[in-house]
Amino acid sequence: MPVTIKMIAKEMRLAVGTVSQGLRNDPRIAEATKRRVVQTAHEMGYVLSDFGRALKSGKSNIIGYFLIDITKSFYADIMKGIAREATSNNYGVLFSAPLQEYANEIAQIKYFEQKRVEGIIISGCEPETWEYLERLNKNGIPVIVCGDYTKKSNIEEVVTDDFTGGQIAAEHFINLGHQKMAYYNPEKKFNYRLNGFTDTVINTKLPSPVVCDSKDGLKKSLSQANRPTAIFAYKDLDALEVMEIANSIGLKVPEELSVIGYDDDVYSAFKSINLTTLRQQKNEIGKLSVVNLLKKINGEKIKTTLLKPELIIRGSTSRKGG
Amino acid sequence: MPVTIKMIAKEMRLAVGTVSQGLRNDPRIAEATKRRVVQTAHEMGYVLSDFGRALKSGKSNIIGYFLIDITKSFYADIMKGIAREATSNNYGVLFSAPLQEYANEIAQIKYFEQKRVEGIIISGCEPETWEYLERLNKNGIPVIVCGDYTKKSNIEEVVTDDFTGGQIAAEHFINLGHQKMAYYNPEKKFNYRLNGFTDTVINTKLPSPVVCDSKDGLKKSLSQANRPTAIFAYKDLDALEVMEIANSIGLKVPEELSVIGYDDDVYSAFKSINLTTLRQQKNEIGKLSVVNLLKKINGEKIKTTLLKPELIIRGSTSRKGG
DNA sequence: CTGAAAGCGCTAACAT
DNA sequence: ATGTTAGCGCTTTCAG
Repeated sequence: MPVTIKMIAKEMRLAVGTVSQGLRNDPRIAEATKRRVVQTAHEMGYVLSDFGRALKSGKSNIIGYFLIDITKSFYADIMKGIAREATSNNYGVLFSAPLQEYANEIAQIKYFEQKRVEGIIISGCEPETWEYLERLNKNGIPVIVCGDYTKKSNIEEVVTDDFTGGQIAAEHFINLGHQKMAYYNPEKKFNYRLNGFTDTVINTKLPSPVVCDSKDGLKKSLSQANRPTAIFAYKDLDALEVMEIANSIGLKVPEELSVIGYDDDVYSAFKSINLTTLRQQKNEIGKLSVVNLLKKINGEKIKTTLLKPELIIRGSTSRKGG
Repeated sequence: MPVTIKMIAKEMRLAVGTVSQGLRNDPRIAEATKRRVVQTAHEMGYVLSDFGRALKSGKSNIIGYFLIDITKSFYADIMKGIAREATSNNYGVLFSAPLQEYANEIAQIKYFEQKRVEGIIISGCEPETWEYLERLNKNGIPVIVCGDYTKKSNIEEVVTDDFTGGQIAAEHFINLGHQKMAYYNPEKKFNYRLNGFTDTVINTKLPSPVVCDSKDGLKKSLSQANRPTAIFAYKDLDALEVMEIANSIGLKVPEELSVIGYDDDVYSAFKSINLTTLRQQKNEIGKLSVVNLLKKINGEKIKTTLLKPELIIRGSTSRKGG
């Protein structure tokens, strides 16, 4: 079992209080005594226990990170950002990857409460879990939504500015001379990418983009005479699907069809894929989630933070007609 | 601030001990009282604090996971396995992603000690950190090496059976009639894949595989008249590099060159990549790391666990000569 | 400059 | 059947 200050005190024939203060460099303790205390503690292999301190102070110095689907590589960088920023603020990150079941998620959050986390960062959850989270956020533990939202709520978010992302995609297509465009989102997940995209297209007096929400719909749309010449996909994986379908019906990318993805996953940079895409500031999303959460923990008011995506131009887009 | 049993006791005019026992369904408390206690606790929004309990029991119910490079998608699945297995054993996972600096890593581990984690799972660290870890593992906190090792040590591992992986790759090539083979590992990282590969090739009386540890070396080797017709790459990303180089010098994959990767990253299944590769049981690696760590925490002896990789045959390998 | 003691939330042994 | 109390490791206040 671990060495305690009590043991050190006994060993040195000092009072526990003196040892405690000595270790924390309290000015009221004589320099010589401090040195001896620190020295002895080191020799005995003492490591401060956060239990005692946390119990006393009421501060656990832990935040919880709740991530519903860690498989998406998107979150790997976010996690790194979270872990590093938390660490550099002397906070620990308690990690949880619940199964996508309501009961499971609530159990996880309760577990966080048991551990007395000071705040929770959440990346996705079942809709039913929101009610619990919002209550928690209101009277108790601050919550920040990170990376993506399942549902709009009054909880502050740190997310990519999807509306701007949609605008940027549309502008790129428009600059390349495209007129007939489409949007592909087989997950049917609500987001602002479509809004930004459509708004920009319409404001330029071009025909409203076709919205495809299934593989079949996309295929059908691409096979028509009056087919779109540019497609904005919900995410990189969807963009790959678009390219495969285009390939299967004999459409060359980018000569006959321009494609833009979203996320800039690792593989998108491969020469054989070479996808033009909107890169999200993943690491920064994680970092700012922590920054905002800590502010919230300290009682500061914060706002939802939107991070601009960046257009990475590669080989899947070109001037209309090649 | 959170509701405590003390508050509940005051509210109900009961003793704290009674409330504590009532909540934990102690048989000595009357059923009626128990119900009232549970009911009141619920109404007051009570959540048990692990501080008190941990302080009393000396058990934190937390393990630490130390992951040096979370960007590799390889670890995303491992983390999921770890988090889920830990959760189902009522353990929390304190996550850390230190920068690759010796001092930083030690600081992180000390932080784990402060939080009184009961065990540590580690995926990669600087060589200098090993000494500290081994000491910790010996007299104090159990450690498990997960997914990969930086250095061989006396700490038990949960890793893929790389030797067998190398054998499987060699056998596949041999079955396809290949005779001249090569191994490509630009990271120059030591591992048993090469051993298993080479052993099998030599035992079949075929010429020992050429080992390439740089892009240039690989290119040179592939340009010779007596070039290898099959290459085993250290990981999928390296296999992609092999394919790109092959392409750049006009060698068709798989007709003129067979390639096997390692890991089965997401993109390897893409039609445009279609890489034959050795899949690691990532989720299982995470899960068993926790299982073994908990055993170690409970004082059981455990052994290094090797998980068999599985050959996923796709389109990057074919019979010699097409 | 250092010691003593109370208290953070909880549990368990003992007392009523 | 319930109450009382001591103590887990630490900080802090107050005495000496």
